Amino acid sequence: MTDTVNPPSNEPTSRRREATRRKLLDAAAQVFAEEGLDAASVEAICERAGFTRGAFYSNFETKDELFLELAGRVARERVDAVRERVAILEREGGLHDVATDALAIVEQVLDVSGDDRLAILLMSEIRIHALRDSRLGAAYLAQDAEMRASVAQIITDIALAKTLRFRMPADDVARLMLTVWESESVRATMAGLDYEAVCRRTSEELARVAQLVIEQPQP
Amino acid sequence: MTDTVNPPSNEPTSRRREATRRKLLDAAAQVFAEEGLDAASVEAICERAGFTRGAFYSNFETKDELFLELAGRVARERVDAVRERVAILEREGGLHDVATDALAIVEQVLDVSGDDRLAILLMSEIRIHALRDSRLGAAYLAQDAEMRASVAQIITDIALAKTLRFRMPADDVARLMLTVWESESVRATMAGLDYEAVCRRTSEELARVAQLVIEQPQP
DNA sequence: TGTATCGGATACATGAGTGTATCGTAGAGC
DNA sequence: GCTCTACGATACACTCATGTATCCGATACA
Repeated sequence: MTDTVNPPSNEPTSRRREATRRKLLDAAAQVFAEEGLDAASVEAICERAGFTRGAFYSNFETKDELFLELAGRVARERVDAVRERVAILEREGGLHDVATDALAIVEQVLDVSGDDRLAILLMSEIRIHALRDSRLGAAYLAQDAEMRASVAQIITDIALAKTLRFRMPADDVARLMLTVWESESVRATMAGLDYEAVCRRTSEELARVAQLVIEQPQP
Repeated sequence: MTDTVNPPSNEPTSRRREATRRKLLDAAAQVFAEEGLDAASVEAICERAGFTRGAFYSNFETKDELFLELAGRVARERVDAVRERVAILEREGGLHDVATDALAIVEQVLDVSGDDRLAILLMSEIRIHALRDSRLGAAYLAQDAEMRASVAQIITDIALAKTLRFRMPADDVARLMLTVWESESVRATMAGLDYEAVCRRTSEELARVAQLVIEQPQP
């Protein structure tokens, strides 16, 4: 999906240049999260990155281009993080040592998105622009699908290891989990909770959904 | 909740003035949905409303003030729409004539939010600013809670009429329904579906949740 | 050590949006 | 029908962001 957003640029870039780009992207992530794409000035981004606008225009065409690239990076990072966790779980040989509770699933999913407040804001910012820009929209949906697939994988693994049964296909369970996770963390953030509390509340809500989704053995 | 956003203004306003304000608000709703709060210029709003900026500044202090008022109006309208439906359902004396399917619940909820693409965009726009502005955030959450309460009411009514049992409290069911509704309609809109298709897809997803939430009679 | 090149800083021109001060007019009240 | 005023239009001054053109310094290489 990311290639939808970032056509692989083959220009040989120096190490220094690469570092500058990274710093600018990092700074932009913060500023975009805090103020939003439109309200964020190029100036503000450069200031935070420790450069002047000259550096910016030497590295990016426009603010939009940078945003696009940032969105791609964020998507890649999230998906990679989830994938890595899946790999770890599988390498651990079938999750023998996870907690015995349905909550284990929840925590697995939650851990994956080890986000902070800013990350939640940034994702929301990307989301609304994805709603208006079809190119970004496609990328966003693709990332969403990949995440879902990976989470579904985890869920399947855990279910196998613990011989659980679900009331719907793993993919639907994953969708539901991710949906609830996103909207609940947004609501909790909105309520002004600190990040720890956000996690706690989201976790509780996810636990409820897990309870719902897992087929309870009928005595 | 709306009074959090709109302290009741007691100034006697002329009918003409009221109409102007309404036109400006309507226009702003469109422009905000299309471009977002920050990208929307006061000029663009006025142009769409058929006024010049003079009219704007005669009626509102700033663009932000207008946005706040608009957010309040939208919240009020949504809640009222749901409430009205609840009232109708209750007046109809216990839903004797609804379809016999679990989907009935879904449709009840869905019908309520007779939104179009622009409304979805506008709600998303309000949402992200609610994430950054605590005042807006409180209002947003309050509206969310009211919606949930009303939907829970509907759900309870339907459940009674059809002697259904749920796997979780009605309030949690309502939360889940609304969450899925919002995020699914956003995803569908993002995919570029027309409004009818958005509704269809959202409806399907909600049906799945309903299936999940309703306690199936064990044969 | 000299020089060429790349990357970033600085300075400046331009455009857009904002808010205010002032003006003109429609319509209510008498 | 006249007047007065509230409402909205117009014009203008100001700010601020953008993007470009130019300049400067460091690093690589001869």
